Amino acid sequence: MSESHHFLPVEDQLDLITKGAAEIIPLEALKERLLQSRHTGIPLRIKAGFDPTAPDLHLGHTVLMRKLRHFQQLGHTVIFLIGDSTALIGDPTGRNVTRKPLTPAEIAANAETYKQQVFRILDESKTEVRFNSEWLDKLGYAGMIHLASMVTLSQMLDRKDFLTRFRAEEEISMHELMYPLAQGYDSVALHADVELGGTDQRFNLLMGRSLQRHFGQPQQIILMVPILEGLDGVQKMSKSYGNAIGIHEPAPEMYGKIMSISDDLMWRFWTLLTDLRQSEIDAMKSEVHAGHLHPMQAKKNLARAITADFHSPAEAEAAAEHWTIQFQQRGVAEDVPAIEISLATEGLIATHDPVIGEEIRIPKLLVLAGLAASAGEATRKLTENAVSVDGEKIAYRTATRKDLGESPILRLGRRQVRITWIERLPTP
RNA sequence: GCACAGGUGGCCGAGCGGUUAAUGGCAGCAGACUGUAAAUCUGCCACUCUACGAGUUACGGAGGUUCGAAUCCUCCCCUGUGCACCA
Repeated sequence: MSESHHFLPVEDQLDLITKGAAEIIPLEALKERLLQSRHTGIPLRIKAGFDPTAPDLHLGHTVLMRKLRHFQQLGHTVIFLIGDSTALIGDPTGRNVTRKPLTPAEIAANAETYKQQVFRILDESKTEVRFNSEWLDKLGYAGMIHLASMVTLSQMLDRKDFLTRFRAEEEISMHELMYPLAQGYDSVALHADVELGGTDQRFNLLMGRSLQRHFGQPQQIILMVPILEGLDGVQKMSKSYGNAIGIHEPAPEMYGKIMSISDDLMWRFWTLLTDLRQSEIDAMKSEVHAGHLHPMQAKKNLARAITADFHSPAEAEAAAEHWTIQFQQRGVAEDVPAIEISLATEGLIATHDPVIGEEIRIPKLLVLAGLAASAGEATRKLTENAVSVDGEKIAYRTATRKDLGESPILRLGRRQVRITWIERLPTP
């Protein structure tokens, strides 16, 4: 194999690279650099940085990972940069005004977890893992000042987040302004050809280009991937918004969450979370529009595909069946989560009638089962006709143990649990 | 440091001495409807209890005035702006 055929033709590479990409700046430069690397046989250096602050990856993160994998598949070098030093700042998001710094021990632990999760998607042997403390720590005071001299305050205020907070008269700490600089300097230190990031990273990514120019380097190309919306379809997927699907979630849960997204969002998921070609997705979409394919079926296929990706086809299949029974047919699923409830729990038993036995307080039981946050809420749900035992709606507040049975299935809304009674602990 | 404007339930935001856990919006939960959803409509949305009733906490923190305060006063903490400081 000759060197010039080491890489696919540029157009072929672009086909994969641009799929699902929100924006590439500048696209022409990318073409040129791909061409150049094909001639020289030297792979491009693809950089992506990560804060070791969120060790629990969700599907939103995997959009970027997937794109990195595409570059790997094309033979380029992916640099997985762990921002252990920038984590001391925490990228200012505006939502969290300032993040509290993590301890070095926490950062190290998070970074390790991060690596383990990431290599479910990326090819470890083709990935260069780096930490930015490697060069940021060496920068020193003089280095920081030198860096800071390259950017003006009004340039910083070009960043929408800073400007918004500035105008809204919210606080902006000095150290937050250092974050874009540090991230940009990472690109200098790594001689990055391409940097990947979410569209929310635009400013920081551009900073890399700007600083590289100051340092006399070729400017990196920026590839931005869209920010994936969460389950609500509006806000970005984020653990702190509670609208995320974690890659470690059990198959049934992952499947169910995907089924709960809106039809519109489904198409974005298809594009960003599967390896199907865009042309195939478009074809499927027109089939749905034409009425040949039921949207729910399309969504089931999606849920199964993604679930299989992070678990196994068999587990995805089981999750699909489970979902159909539980939600579509409102039935009792096979593997309802079970919970043990001790009859000795304070306040659970209302009365002890010698004839009918223990009378159990339902609101208390719902709280213990994790279906309600408080007894007050549970009581309200009872009056809302939202509670059922073994498929029968109930509205009364107490029930005898005999009425409930040995292992009743308690349901509030879409969630259900199986109760197993535990006798009171033997009294000493 | 000084002055001014602010700190209200998960978030935003009314209320500025007197029914009422506190208008409204968003988010959330449940019911109906559906194709699981989404959209729409309806209800709920501080906690506890021996529940169509009772009690306990709540409006940055601590005191105070008052029959009665989220609403008035004092001190403290926090945020923003201006001035000053520093250049």
